Amino acid sequence: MRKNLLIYGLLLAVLMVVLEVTKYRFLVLENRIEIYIGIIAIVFVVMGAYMGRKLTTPKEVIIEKLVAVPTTPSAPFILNETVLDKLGISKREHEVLQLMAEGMSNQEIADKTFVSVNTVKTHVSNVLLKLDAKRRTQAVIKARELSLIP
Amino acid sequence: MRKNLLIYGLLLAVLMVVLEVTKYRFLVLENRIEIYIGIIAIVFVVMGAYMGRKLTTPKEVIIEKLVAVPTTPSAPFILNETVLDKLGISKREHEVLQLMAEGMSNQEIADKTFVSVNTVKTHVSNVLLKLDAKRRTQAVIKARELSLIP
DNA sequence: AAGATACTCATACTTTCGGGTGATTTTGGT
DNA sequence: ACCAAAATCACCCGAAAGTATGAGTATCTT
Repeated sequence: MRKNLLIYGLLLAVLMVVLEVTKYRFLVLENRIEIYIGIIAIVFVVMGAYMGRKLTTPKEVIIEKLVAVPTTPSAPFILNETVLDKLGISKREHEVLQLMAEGMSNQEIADKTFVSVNTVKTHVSNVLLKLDAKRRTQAVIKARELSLIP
Repeated sequence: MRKNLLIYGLLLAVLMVVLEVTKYRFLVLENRIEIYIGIIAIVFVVMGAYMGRKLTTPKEVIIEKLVAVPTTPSAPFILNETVLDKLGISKREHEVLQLMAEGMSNQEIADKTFVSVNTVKTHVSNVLLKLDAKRRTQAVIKARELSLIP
């Protein structure tokens, strides 16, 4: 962001210099300063538009769209990473998800991953949210359908 | 959208007229055209930023919701009844086990089978015992391994 | 008819899960 | 160097799950 502002400032400066150098020629042109203004206007409108895009965050109206995810049963398991990061599931969350799928309790997962139960709970909660599941059992089913776990 | 463009065009025109009318005074100012450019630049950067927002910001952000769709029909499930009665799992228990495997809660199972939650709990407990599982998630895994459920 | 088995339900108690919130630290990318 | 995301942990609370025990009903077998 800050870098962008710098670039814009620089551009502005360069443009000014160019104009300064060439202004006499322009002025000779029967004082048709409108052309001059027009060029500057266009340049800065474009620049501003780009800045506007970069600097502002859109207010979202969420509309859900269903997308089919093909699954191949009993084939050698291939993690669907596309789905994984489409759902925004992190490495740790995915790891916890796998252990969940193996029937482990939060405590057991905590022991195996060397973190506290609270941390595991947080991960589990996130996974449930991201998989839109009410229970861990549901989460496991959905995860398997989406090829996130074997 | 189109209305906005009109307004901007109009603004641009007005600005040009204003500048045209006042340009001589500006030019008299020791040819300090940089100030002139600066003002135009600022005006159009702001204008462009606003336009950029209005014209390019989508009002709707489509979020894709993933749905699993099996491409290959899974192998037909064959219940292993030998194991089933070797473990002494009754019909009702088996039924509950299946619903458990579908990610249902005890309450949901109770509703679906028209019995009380307490009854379901009893069945679940029995299943856990007979499958030697600590949790329902484990029970489901073991049951699947033993071909008791699909 | 008696006995075994399955099914049903309840009550009481403990453990595990899951939601919500907030805070700190680590890490990866610019 | 800085920002954003990820990871870590804690505490509370309520809901769900699981354990234990007892008990009534139905069904089927011998």
